[in-house]
Amino acid sequence: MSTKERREREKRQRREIIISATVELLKQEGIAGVSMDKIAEKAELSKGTLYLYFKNKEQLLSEIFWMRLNILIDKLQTIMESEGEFDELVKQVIQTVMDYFTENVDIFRFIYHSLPSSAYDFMKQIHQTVEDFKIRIQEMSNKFYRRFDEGQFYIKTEYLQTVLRGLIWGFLTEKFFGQSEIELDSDLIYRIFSRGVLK
Amino acid sequence: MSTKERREREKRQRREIIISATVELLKQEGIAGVSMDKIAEKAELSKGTLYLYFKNKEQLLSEIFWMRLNILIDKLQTIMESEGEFDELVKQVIQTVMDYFTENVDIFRFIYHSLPSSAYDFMKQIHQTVEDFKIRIQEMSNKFYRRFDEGQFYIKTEYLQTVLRGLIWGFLTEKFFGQSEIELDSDLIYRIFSRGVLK
Amino acid sequence: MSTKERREREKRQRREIIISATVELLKQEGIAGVSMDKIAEKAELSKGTLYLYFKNKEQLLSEIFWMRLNILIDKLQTIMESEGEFDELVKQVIQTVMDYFTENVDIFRFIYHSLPSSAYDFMKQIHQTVEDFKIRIQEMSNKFYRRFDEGQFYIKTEYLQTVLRGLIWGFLTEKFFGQSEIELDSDLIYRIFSRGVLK
Amino acid sequence: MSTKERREREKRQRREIIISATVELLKQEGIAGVSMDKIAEKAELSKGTLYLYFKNKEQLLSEIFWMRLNILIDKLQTIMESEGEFDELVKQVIQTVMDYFTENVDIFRFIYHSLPSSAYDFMKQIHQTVEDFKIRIQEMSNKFYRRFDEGQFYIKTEYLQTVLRGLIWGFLTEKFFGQSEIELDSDLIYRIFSRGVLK
DNA sequence: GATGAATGAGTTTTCATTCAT
DNA sequence: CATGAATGAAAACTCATTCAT
Repeated sequence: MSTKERREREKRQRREIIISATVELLKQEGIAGVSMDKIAEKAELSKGTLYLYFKNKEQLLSEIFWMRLNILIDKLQTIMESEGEFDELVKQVIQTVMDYFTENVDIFRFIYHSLPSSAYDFMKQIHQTVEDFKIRIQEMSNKFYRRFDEGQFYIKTEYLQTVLRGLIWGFLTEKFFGQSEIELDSDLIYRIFSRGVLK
Repeated sequence: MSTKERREREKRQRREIIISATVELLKQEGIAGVSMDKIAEKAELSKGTLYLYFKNKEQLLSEIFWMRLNILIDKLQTIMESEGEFDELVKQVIQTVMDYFTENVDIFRFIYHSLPSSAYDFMKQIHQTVEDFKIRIQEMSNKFYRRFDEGQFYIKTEYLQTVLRGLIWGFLTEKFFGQSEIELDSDLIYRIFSRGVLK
Repeated sequence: MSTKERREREKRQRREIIISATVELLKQEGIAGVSMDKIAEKAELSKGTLYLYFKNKEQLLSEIFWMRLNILIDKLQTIMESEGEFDELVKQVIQTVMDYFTENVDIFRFIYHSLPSSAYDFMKQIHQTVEDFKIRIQEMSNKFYRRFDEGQFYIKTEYLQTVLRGLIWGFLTEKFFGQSEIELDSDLIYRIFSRGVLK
Repeated sequence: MSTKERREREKRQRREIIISATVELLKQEGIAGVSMDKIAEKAELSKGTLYLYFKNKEQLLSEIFWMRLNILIDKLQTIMESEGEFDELVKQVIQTVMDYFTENVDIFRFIYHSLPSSAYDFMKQIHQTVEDFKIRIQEMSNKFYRRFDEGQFYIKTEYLQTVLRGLIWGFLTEKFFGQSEIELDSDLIYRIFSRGVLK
């Protein structure tokens, strides 16, 4: 059965190659710059081969997005469901998100910009994937914040994630696309956040 | 010379018509949904005519972005250069930015999305436009924040705009693309901001 | 307005060129052999141009089929609604149908071949066009045969067209695709038909 | 030598499996709906294996057509070479043909539409197969009709099969693809035929 | 100046056939 | 022998840009 096993392995590897090539392209060029031609060229495979592994472009992309987004979901879930003080856990969340998006800038770019528009008609599935991701994160966050005494917050619990998300996004944006040299300091961000929202 | 003058006027009007049509399309469909065909149709002009007034699609779009971004720049400049207390001015900034992006959601979507990449090769100019905008805002903001006693801030002056931008972005994103019903309350945002960054 | 008129005329001519090229291809290669590339090449136009005149391949083909089928419908209608003895009119029908299909062999080939099958999924409109044609012919024929005294027919009135269609089809098939030299003699066919179905 | 024999037998069985799968597909989807992928899947064999047993798609299909057409040839030959009165034999022919095509609608659809054209370049062999079939039928028919006294026919002997083929085709077409409910009554068809062609 | 028809390179997808294992 | 992964040519369709009138 070793032949079969080898085949299986090779198949998985080939999938990986396609996925890697696509991710690389996504990181370099953003979602609008990805074509099946470019993927095939980068993966050093024929265009036809891509369709052996993925039903169509949309499925390829949405699988990749889903896969990559799940990595962040898993990490955040682990933190948010673990024991610990508010400050410690929030700092971990900040650090995790920043590390993740440092590694996956293209997702950072795409993620809050995937809107149902005629331009994305041909990517309904991808849009759905991102939408599911956001809802998932929202649910996790809501549950997380509700673990703590509501009375200590200066603003409504639901707004907490809006504020933290905004702060992290601000620093990441400054870091990646801004002019000034900035360091991503989760302690600092946590301090601003906590002073802003805690009584 | 009145013929010449009329010509000039008509020329300017024609430009305006093209620009209006494009802006309308941008608001409706986002940047990816804009084609020269659609612009021509909406402007009730021929496609060829567009190329008499604008060298190519990119120049048309980048001029429009620049024009529209300048509206925000002007408003912010007026506020930031006017007399007034820190809290009053910052609240005005928050309110202005939120009003502006509520009116121009397509710009909000595009603005931090425009990156130098081969995918945007055909949009280098637009990217440059947005980049210029960001620098301009940064300069204005830096100058503005330096008007106030550095000692009162809990963080480096340069970071202030990063924090405020993030907060505003967070609330706008939640409002436009989020699940939860949220109101854009500039007072609330100011309070979070000031508690977070003021000693 | 002469420029505009000329434009209109040229546009109509170009449409004609596309249609002629397509019809020629259809006659040469049958419907399965027609591709947009071949049409463009034959019409000495670019592929893109075809899409200025016809929304897509299906629309182009179904318009052509409809146009050409209507020619036969009109001819038959004229005959079937005109005054005259049974024998005279039926002979005219036979002659007309044979002349028409001699000129339009590809339609003869396609016409009873257009079936709702997965292979023709991408041609639903064409199939519909042919289906409409058949129904139209059937209605006309039924009405025509009912004009005559039912008592003189040896078989049910509804079957008359089945028999005549079969006879004509048989001779046409023999002529076009058969081995033996055969002449399309409408008198002979009428005699066989009338002997077969008249008391 | 029993190994060799077993091999031979297995080989023959494998061929059978491929053929059955293809025939099933042909009946379900028509010739245009048959792909090597689908055949391989239905036969539960690999695509490569198909090419061990058949040089290419065309050869596979033409062999299948030939095989299936021979079934009809054999049946007709048996009838046409048997003793019997004209009416009895012709009725048997009619019934046989109708039964056969009721069972093999895909062949009925394809058979008189396979023409030598560039569209069928990749099917030259299939076309040849069908052509051979037609010639074979023609020869048999001619021989059959010549057994009877030429004087009793109202038309040339060679035309008899043209007429009968047309009549049968007309009724089958009406039955399979027409609007009206029709029954395939070989007696009726024979009566129309005989009245039409016999003195 | 204005027009709008024409272009052609680019996009996604399918499928008969080949070939290393 | 059998496999099935890989190929690549071909298909339909889009859209920024050009150019004769």
